[in-house]
Amino acid sequence: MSTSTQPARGMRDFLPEDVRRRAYVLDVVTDVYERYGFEPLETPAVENIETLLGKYGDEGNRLIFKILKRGEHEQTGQADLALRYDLTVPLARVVAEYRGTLPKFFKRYQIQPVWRADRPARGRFREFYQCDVDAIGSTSPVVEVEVCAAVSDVLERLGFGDFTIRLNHREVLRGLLDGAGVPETLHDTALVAIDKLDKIGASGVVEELVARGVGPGAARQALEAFTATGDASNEAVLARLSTQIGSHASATDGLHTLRAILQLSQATSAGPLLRLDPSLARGLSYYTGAIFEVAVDGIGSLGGGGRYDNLVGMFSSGSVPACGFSLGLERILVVMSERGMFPASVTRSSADVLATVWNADALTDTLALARLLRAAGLRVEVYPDADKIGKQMKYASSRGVRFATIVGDDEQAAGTVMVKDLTTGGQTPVPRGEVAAWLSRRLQSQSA
RNA sequence: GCGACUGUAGCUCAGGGGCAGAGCACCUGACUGUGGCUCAGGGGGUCGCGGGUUCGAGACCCGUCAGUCGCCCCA
Repeated sequence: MSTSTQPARGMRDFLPEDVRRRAYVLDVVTDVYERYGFEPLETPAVENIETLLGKYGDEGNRLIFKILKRGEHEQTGQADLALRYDLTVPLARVVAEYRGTLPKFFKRYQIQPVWRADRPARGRFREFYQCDVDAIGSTSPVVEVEVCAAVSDVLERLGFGDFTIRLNHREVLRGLLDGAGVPETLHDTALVAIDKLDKIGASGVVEELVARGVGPGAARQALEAFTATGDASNEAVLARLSTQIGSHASATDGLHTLRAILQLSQATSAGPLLRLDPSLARGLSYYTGAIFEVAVDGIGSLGGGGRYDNLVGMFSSGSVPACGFSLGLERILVVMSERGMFPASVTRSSADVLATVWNADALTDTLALARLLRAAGLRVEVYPDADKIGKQMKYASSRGVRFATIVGDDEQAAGTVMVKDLTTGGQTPVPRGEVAAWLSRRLQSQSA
């Protein structure tokens, strides 16, 4: 079997039903984001490669889709452009470029595809959409809270009832690692191991830490600092972290921030959903403060985010505070499909009515009838050939269209349209002037 | 990037050296003004690709590409 018609590896075609599902979710996402005062932004699919390199850590550099130099440089294998890897770095570039003209607090949402040269897996692709919200220009924990609240609203509107937002802070993590005696050069690699706690267990994390160069004693101590024992309430975790951190200055600041976020969030939809989780690390290296990840029970991450106060500064002088959240559209769609969470209106058929064509001479009349119905807001598909009526009915049935119109010799003479309801099999002659209203009424009563 | 498994009709898969198959889907008819159900018939294949072994390869061997699942990493 030829494989040449398959899309490129990790890429997907979206057939009509797929597009409807995606559009439904994106409608909800944009509506919620707009309500929080975020404005839309779009950036190019392609960035200069220097814009992206060094922003995502070593693993990130490897996964960037690079575009080779064109023309005479083609043979060198050198890349000067790359496909967008996420939406956060392009945002930082935009902020640096248009700093003078953007509002003091620039709140933007961005829903576009990103590309990663990763190995495709279930719910994971090389081209996928992210739905980002970010707020630039404020260090206030209000930003963290609003961003989490927006994400909570989105998931609730989509019908998710069993998700939590895990919350942690990069400086608290560093403080805990310092306290355990893990050298600073090993912090990043240690966090990757600790992030796997719920996957490989406590002993697995210790093994992994040692494998990554952390001394056995420090590894054990670090694990102890991160492992939640006993009371897992936010209050209890805060208290425990406070004693573990002691007088560590930056970690104490981080803890204050976490406390503020938890307190402020009580006034928002995110309040009951935030769970302080010391083992949350997150991969991207540009986070500097609070970090969060939204997870559905038994499924895993639907998205994440955090504060990155130094990223914009990598494109211009001076630091510009920033914080945001990114929802993974594909993960959301996978879970919603598995759970049958789409409303019937999303999976409905392409048309309300199929206008059958009696014979070649009736084509004009069929088109005129379709126009009449469309003007009334109905979705009408015209059968293009004068096939046998049975064949046209079969087509209507296979397309899931509810009504079919037939204008044969008898109807033509009587000035009526025969309307067949495919769901019941019954049919009714309706005066031509009343067909549109008649059909609209039936369709409305059904969908209501 | 590393390891394991799988590539045969549009889809799901059987066949493991001797004529290329089944179910579903599709098309035609039974049904000259009507879909679903039933019955009868029909079309459809570079057996992923390249090489090798053999009188003979879909099957065995080597390579390659693609897919799936772990590892790694991530949304």
